[in-house]
Amino acid sequence: MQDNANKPDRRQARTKQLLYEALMDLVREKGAENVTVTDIASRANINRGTFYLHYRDVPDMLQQLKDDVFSRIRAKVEKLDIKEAWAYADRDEAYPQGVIVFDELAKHADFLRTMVGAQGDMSYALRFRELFTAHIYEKVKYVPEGKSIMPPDYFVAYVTSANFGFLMHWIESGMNLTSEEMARIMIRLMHYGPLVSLGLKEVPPGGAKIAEER
Amino acid sequence: MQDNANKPDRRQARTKQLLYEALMDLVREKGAENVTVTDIASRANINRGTFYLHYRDVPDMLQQLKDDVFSRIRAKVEKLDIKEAWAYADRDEAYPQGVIVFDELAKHADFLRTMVGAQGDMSYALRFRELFTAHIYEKVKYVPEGKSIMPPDYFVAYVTSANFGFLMHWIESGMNLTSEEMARIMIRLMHYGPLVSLGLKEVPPGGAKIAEER
DNA sequence: CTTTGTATTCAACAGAGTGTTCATTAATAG
DNA sequence: CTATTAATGAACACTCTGTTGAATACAAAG
Repeated sequence: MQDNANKPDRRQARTKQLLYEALMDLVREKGAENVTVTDIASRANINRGTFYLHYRDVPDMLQQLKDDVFSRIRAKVEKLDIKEAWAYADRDEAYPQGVIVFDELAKHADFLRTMVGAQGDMSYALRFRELFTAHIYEKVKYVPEGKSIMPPDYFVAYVTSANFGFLMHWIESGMNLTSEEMARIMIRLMHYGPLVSLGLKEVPPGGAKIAEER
Repeated sequence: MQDNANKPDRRQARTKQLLYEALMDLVREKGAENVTVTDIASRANINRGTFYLHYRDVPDMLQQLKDDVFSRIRAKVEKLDIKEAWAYADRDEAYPQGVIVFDELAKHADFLRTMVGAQGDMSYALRFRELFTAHIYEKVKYVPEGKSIMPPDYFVAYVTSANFGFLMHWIESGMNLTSEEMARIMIRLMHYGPLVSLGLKEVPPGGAKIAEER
């Protein structure tokens, strides 16, 4: 029942592992919404009643797994220091703590691909977008007043979606760039904008800001 | 819904309308996955059996509604002519066919907010992103080789996500810009990139390309 | 090795929702 | 008005749910 942080019984660990594998299989096969407790128990060769000793129902199981992965990733994201990151961006080096974040994402590649992909959960994806927005793109909010033809909230949506789409593509396409490459490209995208990142424009000597604003 | 088809019996139309209203209510209340046929029939004051005269099950009903809205919007999107649009962009006018697209989106505001929002369906959202990508952002694929530090598919993900996030924000925030404003801003974003759109850079006399590349 | 605690199993249960059928009632179009 | 078709109500077998109580299997500690 309750978590004995000290010693998880072998049987519990085994059961949880089997339930997890069965769930992931089934979600990939039929989509998260069509998976039943009976399915999971049967696939895992576990008594149906045993499922209820671990989780309230299927949504609860998914939620616990999502929360677990999310908090692991959040822990790494919260250690990011933007100013430090920009120092690395100027030298075109990968910011170490950034690499750690991408490593953590890669660690949960399978789970994230399933939960954030086409069969995935929109609100879970948005939760990540908000996490990154809160810790990385805060500055974006300070858009200069005046000549802009678009409201600031629209600009925030534009920029955060761009970066998040970039990240999603990495996850969905099989993570075929290393964490170092991702960290380097992403901080560059944020710091200098897409033009410099594409090599179509020189890096300004004094440094630049998001989307080449100033 | 639609009035012009040959001979939709009044009773059928009435029933479909009641089922539709009940479904939308319930999806907003409990999320699409938790709505039962019994729920819908009861909310609509319709015999449960009658539901099955119109739809196979709840997912089927949602699918039909989604397909219907999607094809209406696609019909407008397919009439877009990018070159024509850019002529309007240069004059900073709203491209009429673009306005028509946004009007069509606005027509289905409620439905889209429900289906593409946080409680929404990821694959449906991606379907729209692909539609827009295919008809609007084709050019983005032709990223100049060479100095770029990011693979082209990543750049496509970056740019299309940016524009799609912009659109989603319009839908989710209550569509508080007119179709004309949206059409003007969006074509400008695509044509000149965010800098010019933000008024932080002058429009180049000869015209520019996506994200100020050239 | 034995004891002790507990995780898991098994069978059974009522409840809710499903999808179908059929005879009956009601509304519609012509 | 009449023939047609939609909607109703009731019943059916079915699946999945979430819970219970007694029996069993297994892990950890002495």
